[in-house]
Amino acid sequence: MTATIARIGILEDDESLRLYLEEVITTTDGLALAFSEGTVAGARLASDEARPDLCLIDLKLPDGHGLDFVAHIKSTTSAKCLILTVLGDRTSVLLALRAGADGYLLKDTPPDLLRANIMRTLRGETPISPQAATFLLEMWRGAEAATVSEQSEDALTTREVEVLKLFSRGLSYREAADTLGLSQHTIGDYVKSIYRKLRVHSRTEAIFEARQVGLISPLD
Amino acid sequence: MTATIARIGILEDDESLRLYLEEVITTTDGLALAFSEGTVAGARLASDEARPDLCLIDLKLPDGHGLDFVAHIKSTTSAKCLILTVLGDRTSVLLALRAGADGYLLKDTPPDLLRANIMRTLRGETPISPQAATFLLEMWRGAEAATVSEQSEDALTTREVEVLKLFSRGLSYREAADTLGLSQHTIGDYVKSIYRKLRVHSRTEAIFEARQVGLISPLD
DNA sequence: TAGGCCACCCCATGAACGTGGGGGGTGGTC
DNA sequence: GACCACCCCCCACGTTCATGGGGTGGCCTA
Repeated sequence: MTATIARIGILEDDESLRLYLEEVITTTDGLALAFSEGTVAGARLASDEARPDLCLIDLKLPDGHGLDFVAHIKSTTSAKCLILTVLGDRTSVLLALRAGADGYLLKDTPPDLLRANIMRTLRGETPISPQAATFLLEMWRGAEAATVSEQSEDALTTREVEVLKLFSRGLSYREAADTLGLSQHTIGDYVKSIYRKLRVHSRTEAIFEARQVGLISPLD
Repeated sequence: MTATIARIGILEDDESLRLYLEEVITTTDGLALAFSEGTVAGARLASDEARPDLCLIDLKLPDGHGLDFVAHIKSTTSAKCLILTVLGDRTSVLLALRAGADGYLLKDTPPDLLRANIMRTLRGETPISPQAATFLLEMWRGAEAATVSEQSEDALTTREVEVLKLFSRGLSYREAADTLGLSQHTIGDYVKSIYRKLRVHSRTEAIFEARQVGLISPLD
């Protein structure tokens, strides 16, 4: 952020792609090349020197994994990390984002879009390729879907889930009872049952547990 | 999926934008216009007839909210829903995705990208504008950072947030106190402060509120 | 140096919650 | 008809929570 020129680092082992990326960077206004390496080790050293504002990072490298470099970057600088890879599988995507990546693009991203996404990342947005976003979204809404299902035998009844959802929205016994048109005692009964099935002893535990299992989802 | 031609429905109240969208659809190979409406009610009727494969949906409509239509689509057909709106705020994005939207694009999306994203959605991918993806990602991995700043004046202190997170994981006063190496009384003090700032009167309310605002995130 | 915000500690009281019991009623299955 | 699962109601007891007070010491900024 020294000036209006953002310094970009590249970590990509494929020779031709690396050259191509360099080309894109150097021919774009507002971007400058900070470093360009083909190995994790090299990039690590280079980034300590060059202090990039953003790094384009491949995942599969000869001497390690791109995420190792992401971790290094994130722990030593405030630079952005944009994953640029052929690996479009669920695990790669999720791991990368979890590791702190600021965006995840597949290598077939056209040059224009690449430029645009670099700019966006620098502005604090989060470019994610549609394919990758699918996984993210999956995880977020109904993680239960992916994770198969399994889980303990005692599933909550619809009524119990209803009560739990009300609780998770902050309602009290009294309020939940009114909302469902029940007596407080009945709410209490459901609570007992819920706690027993979930093996917990308080509403926050129950909510936490239910959320973990995907019984209720965020915002519920 | 009848042939290789995908039937597209449009729900958009802005006259000129609607015409523009129609234009894009009809001039694209592989796409055909199923219907084009400016109201939720109209779209509902039209979609029952026209059986679209994918719908472009605006959120703010004269007679209701685009999400109502999403719900209708999702419950009656297997058509994809692509949100196309000017509303780029966190709540809109999350609600839309939660409602079942298959993608979320802002209206400033250029025509080429729009075409591409329609195709992608049809293929089962999830196009999400970088801006929107930011929220999604935030929600997912707890990085409540970014989001600019703004927000109400009474921000929670780090300690208060810590306590709140422990609560959200189901801990009691006692347990939270032990975890943080504090006395129960101190926990109680933070609780008071938290409730005051968040204007709530119970821990589940506080957790709910904090989650809404993005103070704490799912998984926390 | 006073005034503010923060972290931390303590006490007390009433309301809300958790959990043990006791009943009802429907609707299904062996 | 006996046996479940689910839905609903009630009582009572002990615990936890919510909320009002009362403090201390540190740091920072006016």
